[in-house]
Amino acid sequence: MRAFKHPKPEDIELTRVLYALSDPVRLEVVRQLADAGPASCAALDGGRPKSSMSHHFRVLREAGVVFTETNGPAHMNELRRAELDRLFPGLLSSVLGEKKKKR
Amino acid sequence: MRAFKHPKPEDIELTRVLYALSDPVRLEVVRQLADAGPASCAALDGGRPKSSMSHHFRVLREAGVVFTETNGPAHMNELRRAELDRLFPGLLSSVLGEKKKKR
DNA sequence: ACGCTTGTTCGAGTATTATCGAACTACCGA
DNA sequence: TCGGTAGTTCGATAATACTCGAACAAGCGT
Repeated sequence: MRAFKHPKPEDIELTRVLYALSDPVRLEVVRQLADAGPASCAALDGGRPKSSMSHHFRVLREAGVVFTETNGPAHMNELRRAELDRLFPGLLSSVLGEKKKKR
Repeated sequence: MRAFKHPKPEDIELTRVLYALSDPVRLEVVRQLADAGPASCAALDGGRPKSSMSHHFRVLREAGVVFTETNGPAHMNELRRAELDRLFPGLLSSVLGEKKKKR
């Protein structure tokens, strides 16, 4: 259970990222990570069973959206924001609905 | 075969849009529409059978990404750019990989 | 070493999707 | 009204995904 396979930045595919973000559960997870920082899986389960969440985290991980690190018995998940912003500028911020300060 | 059901702007859901864009075939179609303007289905089939393309156009249509209009025997498809830009600012331009003039 | 916590993996059930051929519908021109 | 063109709808098949319980694994404290 030690190391996780994360795609290298150059292997991150837009369609895969979009797919990963197209699930309501996963999109919510990403939103949380975006505005509350890294979190464990359990912290974001919203009452769903561990196995379901593990599945969603895997999809996010393999799409390159999230970076998972073992931290004691828990796994901390972090949004790969910098890399995604570099690869697909503006994508995350539009998906997350961040208003660029207007008026 | 006359009228198509298109979601009203307020019924367009982000997850559905993301899903529609997460398929390589559909993403390519959207790219074409974005930089060559409205087009018939046949013009974008890339050699695939009509029924497959019809399916993809339907997904795009029902997600609110594309507007389809009957024009003689052909159907013209148009990217719902203005509405999408209003609903999800920056989404299309990032997905389409439009570089905002830098340097 | 034991137990607790946190996640992953496995398997099964269900559902959704992609793909394509064939049949059907709509529109137009001669 | 007969073709021909452009798409849609209908099946059928195969693949993929979501969900969840149950079993397994890893790490840490005692």
